[in-house]
Amino acid sequence: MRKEDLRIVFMGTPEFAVGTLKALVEGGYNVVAVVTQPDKPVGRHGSVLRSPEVKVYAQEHDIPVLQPVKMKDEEFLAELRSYKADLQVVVAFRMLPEVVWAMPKYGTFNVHAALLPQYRGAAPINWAIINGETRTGVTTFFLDHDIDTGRVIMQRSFEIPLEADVEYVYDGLMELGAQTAVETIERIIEGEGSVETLPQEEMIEVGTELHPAPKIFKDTCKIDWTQPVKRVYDFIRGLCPIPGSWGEVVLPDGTQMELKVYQSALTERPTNDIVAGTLIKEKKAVFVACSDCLLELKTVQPNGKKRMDAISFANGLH
RNA sequence: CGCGGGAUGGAGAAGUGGUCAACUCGCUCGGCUCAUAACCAAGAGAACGGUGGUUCGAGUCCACCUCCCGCAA
Repeated sequence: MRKEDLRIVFMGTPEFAVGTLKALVEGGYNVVAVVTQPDKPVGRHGSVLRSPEVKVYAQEHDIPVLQPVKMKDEEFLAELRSYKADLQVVVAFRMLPEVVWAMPKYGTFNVHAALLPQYRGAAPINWAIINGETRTGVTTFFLDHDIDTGRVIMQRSFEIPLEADVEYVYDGLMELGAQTAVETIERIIEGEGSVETLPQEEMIEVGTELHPAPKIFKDTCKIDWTQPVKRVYDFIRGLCPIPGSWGEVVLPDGTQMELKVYQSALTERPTNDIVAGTLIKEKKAVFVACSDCLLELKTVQPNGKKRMDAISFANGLH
């Protein structure tokens, strides 16, 4: 089989998915249609619609775009069938009903930004960093009934440096995910539709804990200063820059305020009984006490203000 | 009409009707010092987002506008 003969339908929404879609298009694969989320209202007054990044890219390359509201909608399913896909590739999309993933003869595989079975769920990159992992990766697997549980085709690992935030890992995994997706398709083509897979149950080492990666909400992003400084640090970078973490800090004058924290730095300076969450201002640095050591703040954002460096923020305290 | 918060010297930020503007940082100049991102001294720099209104008088009250930020999506 030649790759031109393999009809692919791509499914995905955000920029992360564009990485793979782009690799397929530029790699000469036959992407016959793209499925993405409907346009969503954006902006502060609710009238402007924004197209998903995947849609924008697809339109620029004259690929038909489908934006179903309901994946089980008959009209949508009929249209999807009309593209006669041999294979569906899913990246950062949503849960699919069996009627969709079972449609192509070679099946549907997903590119997930973690080393499954670890970090199953919507926010694998964030959670891996929050938990202080030094390694994560991407996995391609065939979809089945549950979220991120299918048989694994390929896996590639990726280092997470100590200072890395979500942006860094996101970019790295987008690239790695794209390569892995292409290689996965290569294998499927070489095998004329059949590839070797490994069930995830066989990949779970006895005694290891499985970390989930559920969707993140505002409440999830609240900083707990009573944790050790390393955990707070990982938490902050695991949510930076999107969606951003926030915490309540106690200012030198005793008042309390909410503060978003984007970048911080570890220190080994002991807290010395200062109450966790207390902000400490020095000439050239700002710290917040955690349970064991001080965390240095680098980039913060007070309510209603723009993001600023911590020194500037401290200059305004009086 | 989705909800809410803002707009003051280069940066942060006080100040809610009557010394046209505090403070922190930065900047310039001088000093101290082997030296310094440290310290001391002096100085420059703001008609307070825009327009109109209320008032004897507005950064400070009202209206509209512009822009920014958070939530929600």
